[in-house]
Amino acid sequence: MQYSAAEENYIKAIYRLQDHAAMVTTNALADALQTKPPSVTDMLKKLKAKKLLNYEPYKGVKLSAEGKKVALAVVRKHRLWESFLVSKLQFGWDEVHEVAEELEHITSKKLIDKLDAFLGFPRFDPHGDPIPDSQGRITIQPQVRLTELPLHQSAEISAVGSQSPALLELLKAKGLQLGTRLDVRKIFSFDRSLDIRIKQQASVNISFELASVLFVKTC
Amino acid sequence: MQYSAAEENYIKAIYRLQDHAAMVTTNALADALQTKPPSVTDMLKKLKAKKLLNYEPYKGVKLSAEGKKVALAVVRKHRLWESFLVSKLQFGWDEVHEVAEELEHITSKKLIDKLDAFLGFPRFDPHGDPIPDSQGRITIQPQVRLTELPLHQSAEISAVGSQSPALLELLKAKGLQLGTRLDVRKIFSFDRSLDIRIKQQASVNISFELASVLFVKTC
DNA sequence: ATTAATTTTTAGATTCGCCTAAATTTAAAT
DNA sequence: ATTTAAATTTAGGCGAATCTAAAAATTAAT
Ligand SMILES: [Mn+2]
Ligand SMILES: [Mn+2]
Ligand SMILES: [Mn+2]
Ligand SMILES: [Mn+2]
Repeated sequence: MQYSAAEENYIKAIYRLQDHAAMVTTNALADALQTKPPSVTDMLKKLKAKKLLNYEPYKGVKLSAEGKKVALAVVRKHRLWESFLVSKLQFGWDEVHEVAEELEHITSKKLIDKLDAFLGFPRFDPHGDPIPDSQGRITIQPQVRLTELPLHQSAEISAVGSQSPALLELLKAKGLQLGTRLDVRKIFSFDRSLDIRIKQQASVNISFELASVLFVKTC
Repeated sequence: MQYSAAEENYIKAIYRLQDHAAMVTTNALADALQTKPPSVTDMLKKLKAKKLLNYEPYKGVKLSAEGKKVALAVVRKHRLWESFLVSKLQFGWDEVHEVAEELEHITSKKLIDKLDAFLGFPRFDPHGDPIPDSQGRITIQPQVRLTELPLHQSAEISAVGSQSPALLELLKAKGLQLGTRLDVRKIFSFDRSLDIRIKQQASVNISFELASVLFVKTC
């Protein structure tokens, strides 16, 4: 079965939202997709007819098994294209989302699998998010927010919770990026800012706002 | 200005057709685009309103200067993606057209210019067709059909006039590909078949049908 | 010069994805 | 338990891109 760009966008949005809420609501979807609630209702009816999701009026929506498969395929395409743009075309990771949002709808499985091979089967995209494999299997790496990391526990930055140029600018200024080894030296109670030590270097102070969009895995 | 995939497909088709006929007709377009004449008329009105072409009912259509610019941009995208698919993802040149037909509508000039650089600014696509540069300039190489090449004139295969797997299969079997050096040893009047000599090797016989879809440039 | 055939356009509908405004249902507040 | 507010759906409509059937214009043939 083949789906339109609009359908794929809805499926992907539902997939993302249903991790943070048992039922995905019409308004949440309208918000995520920058559209209006009546448009969402229309599409939900259509996707229900195609058995991609379970939808009961007024109750909310959840993806079916088939729906999840479709979602993972779209996520795979999105993240592989993002990886391509960053690792081969020298885009910054703050510039790739919009373009990948279009590229993810190209309908050739062969293309995606060959792209995957060309990139060396990357397991994570430029934002640290896992890339589903050809069969839709996803590796979830255990990670916590940097704000939750115990003092003196060695860890490395594994994902970013925002893709804004502003975050990238700040990370560069602080000498941080995906994969950076660090540990937390001190937390100041006044503003909840953190002193962190990068590798073997001198310590750097970062705000609570910054720390809370950084995810780390212990090592 | 930004154009829909449908609009870009029409513009590109008109661009291709207007080389072989002073006026592009409604039926020719319907044929090329696998659609029906009334759909073409509708679109022509729309594109005329956008000043991309000159269209007078019943008379036919020609691209405006602006229309040509758009056409060249789409052709550039198409051929760069084809080059990418063949040179980086190991597609055969008989497999890339359909996918490129989709990829050419991704709307990021930055993406295309970076792709161009990544590929090393190729001047010709996998079928030997010239790739317009970032400003829409195109290099036309003087070439003739192999059927027109004088006897014993040294030349190399510069383009193919078909993208079918059947042609690729035959070329492989005859040991021919883009860039192959050859000259014509003899033309048999009975079936117009040609004996050609590849580089310094033994001669090979190819049919008139094959020779007429091969373009060569003398060297 | 008529007539016939072909090409092209117009008329009217359809599907998709979206919208606004109004009605309905559900949840919250008094 | 009512009333009020919020969320959601229904009703009706619109633009893009397509279609079929019918009308009109052009071209070719007698
Ligand atoms: Mn998208
Ligand atoms: Mn990402
Ligand atoms: Mn196309
Ligand atoms: Mn080509």
